[in-house]
Amino acid sequence: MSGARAGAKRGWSPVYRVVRRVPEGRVATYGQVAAIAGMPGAARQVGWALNALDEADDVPWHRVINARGEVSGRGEREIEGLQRARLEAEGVVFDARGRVDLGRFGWRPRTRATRPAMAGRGEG
DNA sequence: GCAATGACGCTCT
DNA sequence: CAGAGCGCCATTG
Repeated sequence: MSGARAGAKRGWSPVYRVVRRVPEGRVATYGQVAAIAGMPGAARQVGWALNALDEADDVPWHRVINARGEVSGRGEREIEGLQRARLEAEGVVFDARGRVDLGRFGWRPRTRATRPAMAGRGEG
């Protein structure tokens, strides 16, 4: 890896830029990031881009989940646990099924003042 | 260039 | 919302 992957990341900079736009305590979906990044329909590639990421990268990839509000983590428990742990640390609440309510924590671009805690106090 | 793969999304049931 | 099927675009062999 090393150089080859690094080159790919360069082409996906718009994707990383969008992910960085995701505020704390909020989560965005792959399709959303893809669309905003200028590649509507390339949701899969967003995951591919995040896959090429590293801990050294300044990209909150953990804030990117699928449209179900479920973390994917490539099937690796470490990734899933890390992603969930990081989100919970930011205030994101997970469902008993390990899912996030996109209606509450879903990223709302173009809209502000949307306070997750205010959108509907978690009853859990 | 073709075939296979993938951290997904949408539609129908 | 959940399950199954098809489509999506880019990377890799």
